[in-house]
Amino acid sequence: MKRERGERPIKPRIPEKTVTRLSIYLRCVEAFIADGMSTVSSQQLAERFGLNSALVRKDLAYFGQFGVRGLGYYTEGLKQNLERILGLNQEWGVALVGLGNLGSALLNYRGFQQRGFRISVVFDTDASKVGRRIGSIPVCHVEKIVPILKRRRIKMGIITVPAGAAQAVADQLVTTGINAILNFAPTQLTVPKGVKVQNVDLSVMLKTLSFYTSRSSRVTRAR
Amino acid sequence: MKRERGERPIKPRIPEKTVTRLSIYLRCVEAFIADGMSTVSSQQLAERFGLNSALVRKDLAYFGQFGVRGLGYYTEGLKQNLERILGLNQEWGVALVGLGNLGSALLNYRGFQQRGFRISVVFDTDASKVGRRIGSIPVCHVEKIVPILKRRRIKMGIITVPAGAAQAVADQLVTTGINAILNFAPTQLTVPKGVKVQNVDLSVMLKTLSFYTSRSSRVTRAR
DNA sequence: TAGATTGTTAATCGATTAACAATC
DNA sequence: TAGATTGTTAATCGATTAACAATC
Repeated sequence: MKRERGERPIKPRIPEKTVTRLSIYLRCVEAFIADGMSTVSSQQLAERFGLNSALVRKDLAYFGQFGVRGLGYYTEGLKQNLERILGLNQEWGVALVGLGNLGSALLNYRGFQQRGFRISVVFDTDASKVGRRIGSIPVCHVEKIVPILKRRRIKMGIITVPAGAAQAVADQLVTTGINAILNFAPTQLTVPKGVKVQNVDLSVMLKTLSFYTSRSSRVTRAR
Repeated sequence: MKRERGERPIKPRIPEKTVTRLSIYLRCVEAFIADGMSTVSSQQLAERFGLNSALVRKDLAYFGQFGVRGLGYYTEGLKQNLERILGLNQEWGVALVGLGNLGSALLNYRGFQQRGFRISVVFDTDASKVGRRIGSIPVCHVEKIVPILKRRRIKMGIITVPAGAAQAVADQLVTTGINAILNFAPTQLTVPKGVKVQNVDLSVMLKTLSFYTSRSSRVTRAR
């Protein structure tokens, strides 16, 4: 990224696919560290997922020059850089909305806590659940989302309510100034531009699998 | 798709993104049917997700000429075509491997049954779970995957075991001739070419959200 | 027939890959 | 120094969009 003296640095838009791959590189670097390697090349990183090494270098180069020519990347340094870039060097308070089967499973999911994601409040509409505590986490009524979240510094929400209720919940979360939503409801959420939504649509994924399954059965039969 | 007499029809490779969108079009068409509409245009479909109408037409045109010029698509006909294309006009037997929190949640998840996905056998290694039945669904030991699945016509598997065990489970599923795997373990599975894997990597998704959250906090602070 | 909308080709855009000078 | 590997530019590839003839 060469530029003349006095020019502003150009901030290139970072493709979402790059961000997704950063997490994967991080996981991979951690594996290399566990194997006792102190450096790793873009080629070695790429091989683990069938990616191109130039892509790995390009992805990393969006954020700085982390490598050493002729040597590769120091695993420890790369790990720390990736954690910093991904915002994993801090704790995130998370609100979970919807304490059904899926919500309960996520609440118990170790993967969250491990990476500094703390579900610190849960919301539901079911009177038999509201008012209880799960461990130290209070279960509150969905109507209280705005007042409760305004008092806390929570920037991420997880939606595990039925499709019909999801948009209303998202609207409330947005009102409280949340930045990111992980949405498990099978519906397209409409949110303002600054809010990032990740959809985990099991129903769409299953249909995609169904497509490929019926295709390969068809091919098999045809032979 | 014009071609000379006698030429073979060219089967274009269908982009995975197209397949994903088909499921979304189906959901949308169902909503339009519920609203009592008998036809729908590519423009109307596109608007619901901020897509381009040409993309909708192109996606559908991979599979045939379903539309009527000047009119649009008959909602009922399109629904049936999409269901046929996606293989949703039949039941799929599904094997679930891993009866932890997430596995249990999926087992209870209504969305599966609704679309003809029947989890008909569950596998785990935990001696306290193996041998039990959940409703009519038997819980068997993971060691029995190959003999049990060989006797049944199961073409899809869901993996909800820890990352370390996932590849071994995938290998076993592949041995039984499975076509598609929905993988919740945070690890890259290696499978033969004919097998389709959909990864649902919660850990990667959370990290992506964390990236955007910390970015927008940074931007906010900078102002 | 006039208006609308498809199916499809050509243009555009964005992401991936190849290639290579810089440099450890 | 010679070999290796980065960071980056240019070429390629694939997906999206614009445009429009075909046609209901």
